Amino acid sequence: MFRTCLKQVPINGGIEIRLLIDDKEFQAAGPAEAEKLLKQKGAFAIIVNGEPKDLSFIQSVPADSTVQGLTFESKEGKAIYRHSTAHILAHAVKELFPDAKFAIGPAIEEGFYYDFDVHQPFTPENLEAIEKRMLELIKKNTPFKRKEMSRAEALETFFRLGETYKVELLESMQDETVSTYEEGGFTDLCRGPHVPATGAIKAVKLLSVAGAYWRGDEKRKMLQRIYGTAFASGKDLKKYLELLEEIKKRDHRRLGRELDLFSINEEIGAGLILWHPNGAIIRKTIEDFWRDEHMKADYKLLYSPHMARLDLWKKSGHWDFYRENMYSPMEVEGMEYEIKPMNCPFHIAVYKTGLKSYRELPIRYAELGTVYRFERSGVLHGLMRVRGFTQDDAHIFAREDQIGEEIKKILDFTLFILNTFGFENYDIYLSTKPEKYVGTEENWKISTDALKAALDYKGLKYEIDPGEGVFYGPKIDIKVKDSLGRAWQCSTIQVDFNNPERFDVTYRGDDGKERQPIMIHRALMGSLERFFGILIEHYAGSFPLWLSPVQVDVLTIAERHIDFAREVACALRQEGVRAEENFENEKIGYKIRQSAMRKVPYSVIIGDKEVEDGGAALSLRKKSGEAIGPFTLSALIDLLKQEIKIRR
RNA sequence: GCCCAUGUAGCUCAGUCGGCAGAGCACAUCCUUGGUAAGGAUGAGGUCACCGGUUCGAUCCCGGUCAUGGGCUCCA
Repeated sequence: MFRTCLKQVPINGGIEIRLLIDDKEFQAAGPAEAEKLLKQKGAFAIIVNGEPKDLSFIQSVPADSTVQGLTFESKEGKAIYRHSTAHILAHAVKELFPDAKFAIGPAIEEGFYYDFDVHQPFTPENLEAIEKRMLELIKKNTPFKRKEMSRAEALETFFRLGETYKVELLESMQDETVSTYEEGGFTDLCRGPHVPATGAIKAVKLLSVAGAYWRGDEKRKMLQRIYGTAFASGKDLKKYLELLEEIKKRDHRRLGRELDLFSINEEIGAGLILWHPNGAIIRKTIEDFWRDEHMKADYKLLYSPHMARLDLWKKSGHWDFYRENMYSPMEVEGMEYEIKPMNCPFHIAVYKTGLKSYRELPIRYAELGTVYRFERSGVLHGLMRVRGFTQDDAHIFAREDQIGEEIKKILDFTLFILNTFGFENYDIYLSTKPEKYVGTEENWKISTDALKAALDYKGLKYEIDPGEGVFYGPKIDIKVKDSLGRAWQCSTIQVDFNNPERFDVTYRGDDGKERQPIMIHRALMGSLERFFGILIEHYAGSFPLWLSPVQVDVLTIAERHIDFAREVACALRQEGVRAEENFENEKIGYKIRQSAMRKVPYSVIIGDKEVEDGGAALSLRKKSGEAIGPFTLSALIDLLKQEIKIRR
């Protein structure tokens, strides 16, 4: 991380500037020298008193201001750099497509985009041409010039240019004064700041083109959005493009096919998953682990049906608040039934089958419950966004005085489960009251505070997500960071004081009176389908031993080794190790390659040597190619069982 | 749902400017019995997503449907 700090200190009537660069001090005799130094250090913009400004603003920095130089290393610097690149993109488009109208072109997390209104959608060839023109504009190194004007003046200017989108933007603005930036004859409405000149941009790549609604509103015009990215050096850009390649290689849809894990079948329907044997065994392993741990944590397991009467969903409020994600009801003997989008009403029904005492609480019901939700066809995506999926759901009924403790337990439990799957970094969000909600203000406050308190107690860092809570209560969401650093939303912990009320859920208090428990909904992995997809990408299909569909391949050198090899494979299977046989009429090198391609963690090779000594000295070949051993058969079994047990 | 692109063998992809469709891998059979990431030969496999139109003739051109992919949150 590189940052430059400088402070103006008036001395002897003149101005001397003190530069702090990486905690080292530099002296500058005036703004001109300061600017030079900043440029030398790679700064292309500054922050003055917290406000981002053009580098040239250094000339007019008021005395006693704190000034920070921005380079590509900082988040703000990246955004400015890429925003400038977006303007160069717009300029290039203007030159090649003079009729194009300009919408917006912000920097985004990994790059930038610009939305255009053009008669013909851009083609990949167009993109190449535009990128080429951008490089030419960069080479010219023309300066970005800032100009300030009244909003009325800007409105007139852009109206005259026929820039209807800019006019609309200006109309929706409050500011009296606005700014434009001009570079090489191309002017764009922009708050800035920008890099000093186009030549500051060292590496650009246009990535894709897609449709995007004006202002994200599907009722408005579909514009053409060009995505691109920019980096401080060609080397960094190359690294980023390699990361994109790596992401492509890990794509769970591709690995799912290659490793024969799952498929989606057009005839069956979009967004519905077929788990193949290799995927199913992974799911079984995950489910077994999940159930065992829930039993240890004093949860009770449930099973519930896939559909229920529509009245139930009306009572639960789902029909009012969640209908757009539910399928149309089906008629059964004149009564309407609905395929379930959630499991909660069933768990409540189980709770209500008997009178509950305060002594019994908290009651924790857990279910791997399969639900169906309507997702628009355009948003479906492999295992990540589907229409039928299994939630690792649980509902906890607790007394008010137990909520804090219970949330802490859930947090611990969640992190333990996620950790087991190799996720060690998380982004945690606390979502507060949304626009559409039920329940009282007071209830919302109590439960939001309880969630907050639990997070603080655990010392977990989190961000507040205002208005993102569910209609029935606030929630904690946990996003896991995968091995490529990407964040995936999995776990959710939601407080609910709505359903107990609606369903009249009660328990008998210590004073003999009826009281209402508070319900907590929670899912750790979220959806098994999606979690599986995340795991595939996280491990790049190379699962740890405990999850691997095939744990050991037993390979033979020649036909005469088959009988003994079969004994070895059987012995492994008897001990619960997933061992497969490859006795094909192929050379050993070929069989090893087959195992490696299928990402089987271990191979055992059986030849004359092994048959002769009766398996007293077996070597294991790891999928990396490394050989370990020799082991006796029983030592090998112990080794594998141990590694499976520790889930590594 | 909307915009754009794509849909050819199990997989990855050629190809036909309209004339009965091709490769590599995978699969099958045979030869080879080979010690740590691809031995050889032969063969089978396709209603060119589906429906309709134009045409003497459509996998190719046109229209529709379905599916898949990129996006539709990041505010001058």
